[in-house]
Amino acid sequence: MAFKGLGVLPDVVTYNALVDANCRFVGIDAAYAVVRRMQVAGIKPNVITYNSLLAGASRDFRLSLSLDIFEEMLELGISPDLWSFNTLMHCFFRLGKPDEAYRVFRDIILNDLRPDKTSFNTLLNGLCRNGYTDNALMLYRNLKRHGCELELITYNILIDGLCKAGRLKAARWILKELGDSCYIPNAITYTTVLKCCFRCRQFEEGLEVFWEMKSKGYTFDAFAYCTVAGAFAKKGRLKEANDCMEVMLDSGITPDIVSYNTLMNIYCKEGKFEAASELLNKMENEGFECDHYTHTILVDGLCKAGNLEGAQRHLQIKSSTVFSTNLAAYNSLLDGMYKAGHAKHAMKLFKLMKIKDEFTYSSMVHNLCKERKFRTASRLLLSCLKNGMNILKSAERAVIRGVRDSGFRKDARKLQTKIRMAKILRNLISTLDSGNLTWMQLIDFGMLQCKGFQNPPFLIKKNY
DNA sequence: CTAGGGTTAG
Repeated sequence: MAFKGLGVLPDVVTYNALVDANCRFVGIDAAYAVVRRMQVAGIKPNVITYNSLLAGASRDFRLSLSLDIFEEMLELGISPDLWSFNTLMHCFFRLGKPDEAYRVFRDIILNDLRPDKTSFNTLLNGLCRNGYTDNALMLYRNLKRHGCELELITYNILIDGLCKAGRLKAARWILKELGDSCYIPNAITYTTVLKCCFRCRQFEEGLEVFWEMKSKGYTFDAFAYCTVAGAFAKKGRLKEANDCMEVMLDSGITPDIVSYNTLMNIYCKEGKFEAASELLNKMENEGFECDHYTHTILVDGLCKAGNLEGAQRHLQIKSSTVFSTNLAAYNSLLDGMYKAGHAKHAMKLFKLMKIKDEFTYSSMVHNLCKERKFRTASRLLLSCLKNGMNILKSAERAVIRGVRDSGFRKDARKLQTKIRMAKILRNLISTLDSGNLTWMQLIDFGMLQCKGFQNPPFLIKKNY
C-alpha cells in the first residue's frame, strides 16, 4: 500500500474515513469493498465503520441491506450504539414502516441507551411523514412540558410536517411558539414557511415571506430559489419564474438536479422544447442522472403541448429502464390522452395501470364528467374511496352535480349517502391501521427517558 | 458516523 512508503500504516480511523467517503460519494458497494480490504489487512471494523455503512444504505433506500449490515454487526460482536439505532429508525421511517421504526425506538430503551435529541427529532419527523401528526404534536407538547431542551430543528420539523399535512393552524401556532422561544428562525424555517404559503395558495403571503427573508439578509440557496420559481411556474407566471432562476444562476449557485428540474419545468410550460432538450444534454454532460421528476416534467410537457406520441415514446424508453413505476408520468399521459380526445385509449390505459392514486382517479372522474358519462364517473369515484384513497373535492362535486342536473335527483342523493359511508369506512380502517395505542405508550415512555430519569427496567417489563 | 427546507401529474 502507498502508506507503507511513508512509514505509516493505515489504522481503523483511516479506513473509517475511507468507508464513509465511499458511502457518500461512490456507493455502498465500494464502501463494502473497503471494509473487506481492511479485514484482509487485519484491522477490525468498529461501530463507526458500521454506522457509516448503515447511513449509506439508508440514504440509498436499501432496507434489506441495512438490516443485513445490522445483523452482520451483531455477528461480529460489535454492539450497536445510539447512532446505529437512530440511523436504523430513520431508515424505517423513510421506507414508510412506522411500526418497525417504533420497534427500533423500543430497542434503544431495552439496550439501556438513553434516546437523545436526535432520537426525538428523528421520531418527530418520522411520525409526521407517516401520518401521525397528532402523535408528533403530543410528543412535542410532552417534551416541552417536561422541560426538555428543544432545538431549532425540532420546530422546523414540526412546522414542515404540519404544513404538509395541511394543518396550517397548528403550523402557525408552532411558528408563534418558535417566536417566543430563544431561537431565531433560520433559512430553513423561512423556506419551509414559504413552501407552506404556496401550498395553501397564499401566494402573496409567500412573496412577503420571500422579501422578509431577503431584507433580513439571509443568504438564498438553491432551496429558496427553486421554491419561489416553482410556485411562479405553477401559477403560470413563467416570466417571473425564469427571472428567479436567472438571479440564482447569476449569484453563482451551482445548479443541482432539482434546480435543473425546476428550469426544465419552466421551459416545458413555455413550450420551449428545444431549450429543454439542450438542457437535457447539458445535464447529461455534467454527469447528472435524470430522476423521475425530470421525466415526469417532460412527459407532462409533451402531453400538454399535444405531442402524445413524443410523450409515449419517452415513457416507453424509460419504462424499459428504471422508471417503470413512474405513476406521475402515467397520470399525465392518461390525462393527456383523454383531453386529446382518445377516451377509449385512456380507458384502456387506466385499466392496465396496476397502481393508481388519487390523481389517477380525480383526473378520470373529471374527464368522464366532461363527457357526461356520470354513471362510469360515480362508479370510479366510489371505488377510489373504497380503496382507501382521497379524491379531489371538485371531482366529487362534478359527479354529484352532473347526476342531479341530468334529472336523477334521487340517484344524486343516493350517491351522496354512498360517498359518506365509504368515507366513514375508510377513516375507520385507517384508525385501526394506525395502532394509536402503541404510539401513546411510546410517547409516555419517551417522556420518562427524556426528563432525566434513570432507565427504569421494571417499567419496561411491565409495559412491553 | 445519525435528524430538518426546494422540483412532477388533477
